[in-house]
Amino acid sequence: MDLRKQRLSQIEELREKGYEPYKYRFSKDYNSQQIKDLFDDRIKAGQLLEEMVFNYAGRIMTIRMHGKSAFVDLKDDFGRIQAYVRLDQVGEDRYEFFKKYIDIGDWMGIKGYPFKTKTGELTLLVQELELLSKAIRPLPEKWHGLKDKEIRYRQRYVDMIANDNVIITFRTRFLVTQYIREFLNERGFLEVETPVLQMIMGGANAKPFITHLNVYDIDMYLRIATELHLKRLVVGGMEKIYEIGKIFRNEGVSNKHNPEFTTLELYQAYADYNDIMNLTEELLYHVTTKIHGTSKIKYQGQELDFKPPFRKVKMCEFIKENLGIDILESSDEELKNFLKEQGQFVEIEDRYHYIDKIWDLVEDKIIEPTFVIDYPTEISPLAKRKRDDPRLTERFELIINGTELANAFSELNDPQDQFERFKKQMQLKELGDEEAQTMDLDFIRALEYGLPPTGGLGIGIDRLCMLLTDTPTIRDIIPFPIVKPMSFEDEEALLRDEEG
RNA sequence: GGGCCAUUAGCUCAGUCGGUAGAGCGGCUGACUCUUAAUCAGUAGGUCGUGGGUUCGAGUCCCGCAUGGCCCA
Repeated sequence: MDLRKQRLSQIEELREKGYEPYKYRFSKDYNSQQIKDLFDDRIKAGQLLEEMVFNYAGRIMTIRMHGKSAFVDLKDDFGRIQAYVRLDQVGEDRYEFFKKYIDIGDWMGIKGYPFKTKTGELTLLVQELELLSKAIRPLPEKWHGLKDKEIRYRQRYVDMIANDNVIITFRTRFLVTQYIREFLNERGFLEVETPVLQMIMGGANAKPFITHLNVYDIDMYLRIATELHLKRLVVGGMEKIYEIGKIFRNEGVSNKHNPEFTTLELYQAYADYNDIMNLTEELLYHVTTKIHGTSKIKYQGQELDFKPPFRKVKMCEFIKENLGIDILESSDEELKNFLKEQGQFVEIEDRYHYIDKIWDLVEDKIIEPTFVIDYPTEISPLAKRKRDDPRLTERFELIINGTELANAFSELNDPQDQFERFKKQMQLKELGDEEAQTMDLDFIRALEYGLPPTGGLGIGIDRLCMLLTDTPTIRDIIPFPIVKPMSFEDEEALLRDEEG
């Protein structure tokens, strides 16, 4: 790694001359987007705006040397701005300093006038320049960027530097949660936090991560959902609440799954699932139009429209139409035989898994945003029974592009019914279902104090962001996705590298 | 878990029939005051992922392992 040694000796030289290559601060006046917004329309090609001088800073992406002048592209989190460094503008000493000690990858701060080149590109004519931070590792190739997916995920910071779209995608991702908060706060919801470390895992059917609490010498779980604690807060009297946070499921890694991911869960007292459907439509419409300026988006070539109202289909009817089987009227035996005919098998022999598997066969037929409503009670252990049919629950999932984006129900607030549902889940656990829910007696006790009629909603934030940024894999929307650890030998090789 | 593919310079990639390694970018030296994949001249840079095997000889063929990707369950 020659380049690293060269840069290290540059740092040494600079310090000998009394110049600190890692600065403490810089007063940046505008970001690259603001500069474009301010001046793009005001300046003509070849024109200089002498009454304006201001500070800008960013990372040097390219340097085009022309002897006594140079063009430099400075990248910040909104884009790139070109700067023009000229000997006759910065003086001989500074120009020599620039040539000798400033390289691609470094952070540089400048003071300059906005102008437009002959070719019409908005540029800053540099008057003063400072090296803000020295980079001592080489950047990936400027034209092709960084393609190696292993490096892209393991060293995301390099990916972000090399591929301009990455930072844009992450900006959008974090804007999505900002707009969700904006929308909910405006409607009187309060953002709350519930424990990540839990004694009893609940609120979903999933395998947990287990950790250990030394002080009580007990195992604890990382939460697989925020549901049961949020409902306890509603029991306690908080009527409109939400939580945006990480949950953890010890399951596979795929294009749609990362072991830790982000969800929004919200609860609204006195609401039923119809109210929550309306809220969901409005929320998604709000976020989509905020991000894209329109409710219509394109995802992997597929046109999707988030304009309410979304299509509604009844879960059992949809299955009947597509597969010809009435899951409500079929016995366990008939469901099992049907799956067998389809070439499908389930590990756990139970109605819950039969229905779950049958639903899997048709889920990907739904493309445009669609509320699938009224799920069977067996597969909805936390949802309230439908008011005119106890075999069903008042539950919906929002399916988009064949994938579950949201899950919601009129919350089950009858403690006796909830107790029976938990008992059924415990039976599944005894059959070997590791993902079955656990009896949570404290939650039952909470319900016995009275949960008001309540509507609840959960949204997978990562999947929503995938849709809104046209990203095909979840790893590209999570800044630091799970990767396998490096081998001891590889780590060692890297360490030797550091010493060189 | 199964199948297929990939791993060569810091990065993006070539490498023919098995005969001791190539380009572009980046780096370094030099020229150049409106370029934008700047241009021009020169130059340095490699344990070919890893461990075995076949062979007189392996980046290339065979087997194992690691990591990644794609598809399937």
